[in-house]
Amino acid sequence: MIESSLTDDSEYPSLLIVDDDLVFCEVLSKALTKRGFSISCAHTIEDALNLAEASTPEYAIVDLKLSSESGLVLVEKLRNLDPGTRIVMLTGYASIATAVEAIKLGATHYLAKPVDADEIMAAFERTVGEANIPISAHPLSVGRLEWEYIQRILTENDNNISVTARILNMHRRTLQRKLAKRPLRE
Amino acid sequence: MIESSLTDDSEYPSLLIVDDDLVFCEVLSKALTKRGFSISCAHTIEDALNLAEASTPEYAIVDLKLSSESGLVLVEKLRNLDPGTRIVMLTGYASIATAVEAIKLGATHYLAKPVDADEIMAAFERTVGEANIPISAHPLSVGRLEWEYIQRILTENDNNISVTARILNMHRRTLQRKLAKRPLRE
DNA sequence: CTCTACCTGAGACAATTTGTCGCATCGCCA
DNA sequence: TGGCGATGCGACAAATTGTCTCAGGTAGAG
Repeated sequence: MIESSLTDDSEYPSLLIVDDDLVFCEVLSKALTKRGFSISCAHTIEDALNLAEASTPEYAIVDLKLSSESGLVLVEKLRNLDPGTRIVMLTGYASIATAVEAIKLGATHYLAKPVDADEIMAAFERTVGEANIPISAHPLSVGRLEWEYIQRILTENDNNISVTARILNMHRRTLQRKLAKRPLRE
Repeated sequence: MIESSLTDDSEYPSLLIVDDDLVFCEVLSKALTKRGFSISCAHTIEDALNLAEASTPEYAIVDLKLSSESGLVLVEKLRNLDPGTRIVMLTGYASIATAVEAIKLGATHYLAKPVDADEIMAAFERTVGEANIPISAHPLSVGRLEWEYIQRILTENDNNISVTARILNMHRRTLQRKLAKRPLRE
């Protein structure tokens, strides 16, 4: 689908990333550019809407938690602009309730961070029912996923091990031990 | 086929409960009868379909885990019989991945057991948009994150446990055991 | 029909990893 | 200086995994 067709203005499918985490946008942007998308980024709902109104993107990646407002309203608006837009909702604070809402509002899929670009790709392809294209890549191993997640919560909490352990509902001693090990590669 | 129960002697809205837990069916049945529904129960997908084909219910409560098959296929079929049916999916093994799938297949809502009759009622009424969903304050626990991740990979792979275990680089036996446990609450 | 190749649920037992406690240090701060 | 919370680490029991092994079940090939 990389070169699905000779579309109107661009040879690459347009993809809008909306997330208030600048670093995350940056990284994702690079990874997806490499995969053949024409990327644009926005960090607020307003910016996102302006961009979308100027030219509606074919794909969109929206973070659930955008400053004050919820990314859910953006999903709805993008959908109204163009029902054909494929939207993946992304969030670091996943919950079933918001997932249900997101899908009802028209999101194509809903993923919890951390995710990698391949998983997002897979989410776009995904259709209801079954039959997915060969899920090519190697998703992160559970160990790796855990590591990344812990690191995120840890930095969000000023590297306070005790607090992080409480939030993650795990014992401080255990967290210590996990941190002592090096991040498994793969 | 849009409407039913024209000549049916029942003046109450019909509601089909599908769950392989007999006790659960019994309890729920009583509670909902008291609330003014005309209840029928099924414990397998086949029974459920037979009942639904005989007279399509206006409401349905479907358990995700029905013996071997997934309740998801039933949701789809009920939907095909009558797109107006309001379906609530219920499960003791809730995950974002299955919630997403259920909603895409046309479920009205998705709830995690344990639930009480009032919650189910509310779920039937519910429409998109208005819900005041608190964007969860706290991140998932590592255990929960792992559960969600496993569920996701699992549904992406057609619920094939062996394949999922290989992809996740974990032993099949271990995956079996993890799946046997309920997702941790919180 | 039989054989093959997988997938699945489960029991058993050892190898590891966690859960818990306890204790000694430190940095902060009133 | 005492109270409070964070941190590193030893030790031992409790719980979880890694492995192996069986015994079905199913779908396709020959």
